[in-house]
Amino acid sequence: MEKVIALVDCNSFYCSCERLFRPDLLKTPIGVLSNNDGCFVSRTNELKALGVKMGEPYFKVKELCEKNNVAVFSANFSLYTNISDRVMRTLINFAPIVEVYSVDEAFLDLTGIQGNIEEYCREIRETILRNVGIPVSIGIANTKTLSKVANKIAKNYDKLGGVLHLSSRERIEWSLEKTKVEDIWGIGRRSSEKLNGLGVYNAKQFRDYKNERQIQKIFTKVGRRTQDELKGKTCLELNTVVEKKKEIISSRTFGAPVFDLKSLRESIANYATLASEKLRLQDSVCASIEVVVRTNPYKNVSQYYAAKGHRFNCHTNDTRTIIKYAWRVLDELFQQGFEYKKGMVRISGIRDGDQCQLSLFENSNIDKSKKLMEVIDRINRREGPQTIKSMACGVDNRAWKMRQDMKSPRYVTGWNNLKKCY
DNA sequence: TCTGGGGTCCTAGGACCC
DNA sequence: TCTGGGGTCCTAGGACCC
Repeated sequence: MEKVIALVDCNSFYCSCERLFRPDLLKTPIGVLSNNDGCFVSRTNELKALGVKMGEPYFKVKELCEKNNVAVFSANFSLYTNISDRVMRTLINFAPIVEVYSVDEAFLDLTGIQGNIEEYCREIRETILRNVGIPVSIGIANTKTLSKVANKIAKNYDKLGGVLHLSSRERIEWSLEKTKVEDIWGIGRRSSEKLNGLGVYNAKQFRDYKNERQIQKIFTKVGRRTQDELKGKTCLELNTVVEKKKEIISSRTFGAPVFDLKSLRESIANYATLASEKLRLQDSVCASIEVVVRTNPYKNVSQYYAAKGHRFNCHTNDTRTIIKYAWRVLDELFQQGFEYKKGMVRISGIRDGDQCQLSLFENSNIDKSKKLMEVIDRINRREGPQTIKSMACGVDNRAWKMRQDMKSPRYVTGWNNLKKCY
């Protein structure tokens, strides 16, 4: 039986979440900024119409935004995660197999659903809008890549009402012709430049490009796979199990430049703490860490980038151990006289906690460590993040702490911030 | 003054082994 | 002068995604 795959994608997701609690902003252009209020990561159509691009630095268009009464928000990820859960839980009622692909997207396997698929998807769309309050677009086709194509078109052509099913040869041809190569899922900037060089500009031309060996050579098997998917051949199955992370990264741009080792150490301790919490959350241990510090590449000051790793004698997920070695590495990297702007801790060599290779000399404390980490995690879950933390993380008023000047209240995750109705 | 954060997959090349 | 062949594992870097 031919597969039927639907891609449900929330429209301007972060902005739609903000709008949910601010109905007064229904017609107002809205934008949500990345951490540190750096650049735009979500825009409503009204904001796009003003010419503000994805990833555009806020400071460059601040004046334009003020002139046009744009509602600008700092990112409020706990809110978005909560709303995302509600959307995904709604979707589960409509399909036996659902792959949650990202915070705002899910693939549904609708193979075997009786009746008119497009009508069915309109019902999904209306249910999410009514029950959760988030507008979505839905693209339907027989491969994931084609459903992505359909989704994008459903989003951009108002008269489709947010749903497009590539149910006929004509619709497929028309849609592929309308899709530029850089808008194909899996074809990024580099590849689209190369394709343009071959005289290939839209998805239809790419699908029909005959020299498969050349595609393989230039774009690797990833490119071949994308091409096959556009032809309607399934290469990418729906992935419904949540895989454990193979590496965990924790990094932030600092709110203000940092010059001294003490502040850098504090920030690195915080990132190490965050990363090890995530590691324990998935019951894993790691074999190595890497620390990176760097100056601001956009600023005209003397530049410095340094990265260095450390491999543990035996696997660990103990915050204290990870901070200790992260600091040891940092001390080697640090050079006086630079204006540091970003720090990062990366954890890798991840494996399940119960497969831990014990060291001959260090295993006597392993039970103690495990118990201590469990207690700390439990308290922090119950009483709030960082209720118990290492002194290495420092206390408040840290210069490097990120800016979030325009953050909306924790409407759904903090009792004191519940939406008030008068 | 001011430019995010967190991930995955693929390939090439080196180290090492027999 | 001449210096094999095949395999595995690991890592760095590139490209891409949201």
